[in-house]
Amino acid sequence: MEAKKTSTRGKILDAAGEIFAREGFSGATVREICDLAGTNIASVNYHFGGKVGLYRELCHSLFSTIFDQFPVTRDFPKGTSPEDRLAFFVEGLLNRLLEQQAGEGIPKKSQLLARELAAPSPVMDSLVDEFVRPTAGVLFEIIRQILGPRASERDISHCLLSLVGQCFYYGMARPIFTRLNFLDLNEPGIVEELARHVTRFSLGGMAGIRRNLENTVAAKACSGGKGIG
Amino acid sequence: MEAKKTSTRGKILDAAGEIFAREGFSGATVREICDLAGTNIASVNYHFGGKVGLYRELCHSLFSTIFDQFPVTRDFPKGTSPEDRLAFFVEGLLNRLLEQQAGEGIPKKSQLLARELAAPSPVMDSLVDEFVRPTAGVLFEIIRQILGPRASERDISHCLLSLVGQCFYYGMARPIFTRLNFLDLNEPGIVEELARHVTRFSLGGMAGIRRNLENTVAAKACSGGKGIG
DNA sequence: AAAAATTTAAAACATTTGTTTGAAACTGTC
DNA sequence: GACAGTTTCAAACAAATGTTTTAAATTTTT
Repeated sequence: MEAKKTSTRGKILDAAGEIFAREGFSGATVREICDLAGTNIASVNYHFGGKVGLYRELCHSLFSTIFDQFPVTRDFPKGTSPEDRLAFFVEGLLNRLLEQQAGEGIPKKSQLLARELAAPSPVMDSLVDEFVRPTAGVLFEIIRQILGPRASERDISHCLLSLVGQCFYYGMARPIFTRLNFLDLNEPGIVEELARHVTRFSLGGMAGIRRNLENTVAAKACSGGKGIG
Repeated sequence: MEAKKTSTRGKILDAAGEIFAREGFSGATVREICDLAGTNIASVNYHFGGKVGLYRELCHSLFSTIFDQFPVTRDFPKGTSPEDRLAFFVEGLLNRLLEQQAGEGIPKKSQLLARELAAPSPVMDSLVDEFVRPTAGVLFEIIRQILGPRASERDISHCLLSLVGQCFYYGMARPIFTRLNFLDLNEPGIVEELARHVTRFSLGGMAGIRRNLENTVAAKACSGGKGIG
């Protein structure tokens, strides 16, 4: 099921990942976690100082593990196109969010991230600072290059959110589109397929935005054009 | 703050919307809800049969209200282009998800939807059947037309999720990109702006997909297309 | 106005919750 | 092998939770 930690601490962390992902912070109980971990009820308080301490440490350990495992950038050869960097970024991000696990119906730990997103706990602030902000910065620069010099920061932000949104949705909305029979995320190779799609879709999207920028700039003298009627 | 219902039932529903959105189902307590509603603790059980009964009724009332208020399709004139239908759909969907409310830092009720998405409760099954599936069906057909006859169901699904993902992300990830100073969803007219962006971005994305389809079809003699199985 | 039904209210109930306690078991060191 | 430090364990604790109860108040019906 997991990394099969042998220490009590590790066993608790593993179990906590599963329970917190399935039940949420409030819904999870330390008894349930200790049950699954096969440890005593007092162990959580002994090793983590309490429920929130466990949750905090779990989140950090989870994030840093996943972020280390799947980078979104690397030392590209000089002159690598922003499109190629984007493709690499998307695959990394999707891997982080989908994080294939062995289990079948087992709620993935990325659901824990999804929960944090939908219902931010105090833990989130440090997570955003430590993990999300740097990642977003990388993507921001890539998109800036793709959109070209006419793009405002707002344009870049929009496109960034469009791209990240697609990736997150695959990670978060599994319960929904599983019910709708749209996609089975358990197929092998699905992450790469989705990465290709998201990259292609987003490049097309940004091409559309860029085209629009050039048009509106060209004809901006008079009317603030919508261009999309 | 709300519709200011005067009946006890209404007051409870209003308060429940606020508390459940802020605390989640497990985190919310009936005492807190009744406190805010100014009713007796027993009233939840009397009127709704219990906490889950209240939650279920709240979700249904919330969804049907919002879905009625913001349609995603209408009687278009014969021959309306799928692109125009898409633009209308996107604006409707974004309105549903962003659902501007007066309050400032007040957790929006769309957060409740976001929570359901990230952490589906038993309530979700009926919600998906009643509300989500029909909506998805509409979008599916629009996208099918835009992508053209070469698109497989899987292609359509991918694009559908790409589009819906963008919209959902705006609704769900507010806590994150607020922290990142990417976007302020409280600006007036922001929904229309985002709708324009998402529409343009997605049309560009689908154009890219379509282009790719035509290319690969042209040279598909050997490698087998996957379809949707 | 009387009676019946509905709604509200305060208190109590049985569970469950996170946490603490204090002793037992274990680990490594001299 | 004894000892100090660490870890585990069963039990208990106080607080909080959803729910029930029983009676009073209110509304509706006759």
